[in-house]
Parts: sequence; C-alpha cells; structure tokens
Amino acid sequence: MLEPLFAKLGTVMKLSDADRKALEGLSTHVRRVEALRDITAEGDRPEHVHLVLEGWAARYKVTPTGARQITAFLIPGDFCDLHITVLAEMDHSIAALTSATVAQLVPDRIAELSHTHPHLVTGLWWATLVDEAVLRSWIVNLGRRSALQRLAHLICELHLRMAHVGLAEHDVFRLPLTQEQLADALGLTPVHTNRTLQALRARELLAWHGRDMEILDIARLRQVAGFDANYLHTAPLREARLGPVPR
Amino acid sequence: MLEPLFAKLGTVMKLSDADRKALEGLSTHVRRVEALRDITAEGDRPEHVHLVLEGWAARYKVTPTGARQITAFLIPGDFCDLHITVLAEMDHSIAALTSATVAQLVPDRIAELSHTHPHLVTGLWWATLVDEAVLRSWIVNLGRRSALQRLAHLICELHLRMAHVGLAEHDVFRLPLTQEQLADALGLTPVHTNRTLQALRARELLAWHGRDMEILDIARLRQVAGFDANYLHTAPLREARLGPVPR
DNA sequence: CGTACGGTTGAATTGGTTCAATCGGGGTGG
DNA sequence: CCACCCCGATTGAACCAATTCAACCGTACG
Repeated sequence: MLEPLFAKLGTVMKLSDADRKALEGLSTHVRRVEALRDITAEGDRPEHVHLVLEGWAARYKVTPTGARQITAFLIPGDFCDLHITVLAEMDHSIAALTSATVAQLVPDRIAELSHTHPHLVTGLWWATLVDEAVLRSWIVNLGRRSALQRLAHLICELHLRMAHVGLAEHDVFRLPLTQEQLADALGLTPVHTNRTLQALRARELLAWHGRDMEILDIARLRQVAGFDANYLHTAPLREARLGPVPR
Repeated sequence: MLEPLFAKLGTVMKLSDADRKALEGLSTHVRRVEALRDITAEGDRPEHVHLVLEGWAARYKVTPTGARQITAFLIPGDFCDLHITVLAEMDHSIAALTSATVAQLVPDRIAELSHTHPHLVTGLWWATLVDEAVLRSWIVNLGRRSALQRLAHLICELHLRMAHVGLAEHDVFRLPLTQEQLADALGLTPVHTNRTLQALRARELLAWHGRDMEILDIARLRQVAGFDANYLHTAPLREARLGPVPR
C-alpha cells in the first residue's frame, strides 16, 4: 500500500530500484500518530529517524512569549529528523497536523546501508539540502513579501511538492490545514490570513473547498508570488562526493 | 597565520588533530574577494566549495520585485556552499560583505578524505545541520518577533558564533555591517533598523562604536530577544554512535 | 439540541514603511 | 591644508499593512 509512495520517493531522490528497496527495507516499524500530537518535542533525544508515510506534519517552535511559528510542512516522503544522527538534541518540535503514519528508521541501520548503497546516501543528502533550500526560501518569504505574495508563494510550493510525490491531480491537492496553522507558517494572524485567502479567491487564483485546494490559474498565481521553483532542485543530482552518513 | 582559525574550527566541529590537519590540507587554494563582490551567484554551478577564512560574507536572494533578503551571515569558519557537492545549481547568491579570504576546496578530494577520515564527514554534516537549525531560528525571528526582539536576537546569535571561533573578547566583537545590510537580514527597512538600534542603545543593552559591537548587558539582551542557544548545538556530538567505521 | 471550533466580518489601533531632508565623517583633488 | 563630495546614519511626518479585539456565523458532533 505504501509502495506507490516509495516508488515516487525513489524517483524524487533519483534512486535505483535496489536503493529504493533498501530504503523501504529500513522502514520496518510504522507508527500511527493522532492529529495534533507531537511526533518529537524540542529537547528530546529521539532514538529513531521518522519518515512521513501518510498525512501532514509540521516543524514548529514556540517563543518564550508563547507565539508559535511553523518552520516547515512535512508531507508524505519527507524526513522529520534525519539530523538526529548527528545532533542529538531536538531544537524544535514536530507535530502531526492530521492523523498520520510515520516510518521509524534506526540510525545505525542507515549507517550500515550507506556503505552498501552509496547512492542512497546521496539521496539523504539531497533531502537534507533541499529542506535547507526551502528554509531559505521561507526566510525570503517572511522577510520581503506582502501577505498576499507570501500566501501565494506558500501555496505554489506546497502544490509543487505534493505533485512531486504524486499527491496532486491536475491543479487540485489536499491541504488539510486550518487557517490558524497557515497563519503560524506565514507569520501572520489568523484573521489576516483569512482576509488574504479571500483576496486570492477574489482574484480567481484559487478555490478552497473543504480541504481541497484548487489552483485556478497557476501561471498568474506564480506571478503574484514571484515563485521560481529552482530552490526545490528537481534537476538531476551530481554523484555523491561526501561519503557515507556518519554512524 | 590561519592555524588559529583551523584550531578553533577543529574544536567547534569536534575533530581529532588528524582530521583537522586533513581539512586544513584540503584548503590549498585561497581566494581573495573584494567587499561587495559575489563569491558565487544564483544559477552558477560552482567548481569549488568555499570556506570563509577571514572577513564576512552573506547568503542572499533577490525577489523578482527587486527586494533583497539576506538568509545567512557567514563568518570565519563557515562553509559557503557545501551543498554544491549534491545540488549542482546555486539557488541563492553569496557576497563578501567585507574584503575577505576564502579557501577553495575540491569536492572530489573531500570525497576521498571521507573514507580515510570518517569523523571529518561527521563534522561536515554537523556544519550543514547547524546551518539548517540557524535558518529555522531566523524563520521564527522573522515570523513571530517584533523589530526590537528580532534585532536583539540576531545580535545574540552573532555574538555567540563569533565567540565560538575566538573572534569576540569580553562581549565585544567586530560587526562590519551597514544598517542597510542588517535591515536586509531582519526583513526591515534601513530606517526602522536605525530606530530599533537606537532603542537598544537607549535601554543600555549595547553600544556600537564604528564597527565594534559591545554588548553591555548580555543577560538582559538575551531576555528581550527570547534567546535560547540550544539551536547552535554546541554540546558534544553523539560520540556513542560514532564508533569504528567499517571499510 | 447545545456546544465547540473554525471561519468570517467590522472597527479601532499600531508597528513599521515611505519619502524626503539633514547630518557627519572619511577620503580626494586642488 | 582645506573644500568638496559621497555614503551611511539620522530625523520628521504622513501613511498603510497588518494586528487586535470583539462579535457573529455555520456546521459537525456528542
């Protein structure tokens, strides 16, 4: 049932069939997480690396004054905490936004595989580095775009990422977020997020029925967002030149 | 002359003497860059990985509407573009902010060393992952903090990072930025950055003489910033998982 | 059938922007 | 040695995007 996801993931990470199988073989334990439960919390020292199989999750931090900021949305195929292989302590929390299933991978077994399946290592680096590029793009979004552009940009990104893992059909994809969660990602208030959504609807750029986001005019949406997909790095990879994942 | 930097860098990355020497040995070519010149530009496919030896640099992106956003400050000891080992094309630009010297490393030679010096690989992962943690922290800063808190937070971070590489003495460090550059990092206008700096001075939290930033009351500065240094991950790495590496 | 939660609306307020002018110091050419 | 110039820092005042607070709507759910 998860094979389609791994097939897509293999394509996204440019893995051979053998490497994809190896990755799939790592995901022995599957954990169900209820909506709004933490998968890992700031300060934890998790034993496992998690990979989202179904549902949505988000990285977030809470400031001492109690404000929440989401720093990443995690959709099927995204790793939650690959970094714990090196950085023991979580510097942020990860929560399921919908009920979700995540695969649990044992860090040591990843390290072992990295010797027999070096391309898999490239894939893991790729995933980490694309995450980093997405973070940079969010910084630009928060720092230099208006609410309207900001929301448009986020939706362009989520649309493309959902499409990459085969979860968007035509220009429709499931966006199971509340406006408050969207606001926490955009650095806005829920009220203003609501008004901004209305503005995008009024311009007939998108429609949002229930949980399904429909993009009505992707070209114009990308234009108002100033969206350039280069940061998602979907072009072919270079060969790994950085050696195995550390144990 | 650069040995003190590499010594510090080795400490920061928790490298053995041998690994540090190996890293130092990679840095054969040194490139001087004038202030305000790009080290690499968005869209480039650089041949080398760069490591800042002296001076300051910054990652930045420019939106289609012409606004600039700085996404990271790079100080001595920081890698500019380790990611090009996997992601061929730059999704952002890097400019020298002062005249600077950078070491050029050949990706293939890093890969070779990774077999003989596996801990060095851990160090590179560490550097990459801490960069990522810093990006997350910037997102929180931009999304959920006021101008005053935001500026205070950035200064707390830069102070600590400068101290880690031995470039801060007694709460004083060189901060060779214009207010405009600071504004581009904070997602503010230069005018408001100026007023915000004045507010911090008025509260006697800091003083800025010429290029030297002096922190007058670090405890209070961190308190207004809501600064928690955990994201810089200076605690020891997971040695437990760094056991002998199979061949 | 009530209640709770997410979405929506309105009106007042504010943090930050914008535009435009002035200040000040370090470097340059006469 | 001085006058000029340029760039970055600074100030003021008008303006605006987004926030705040509060009320209200709709619907899914026990």
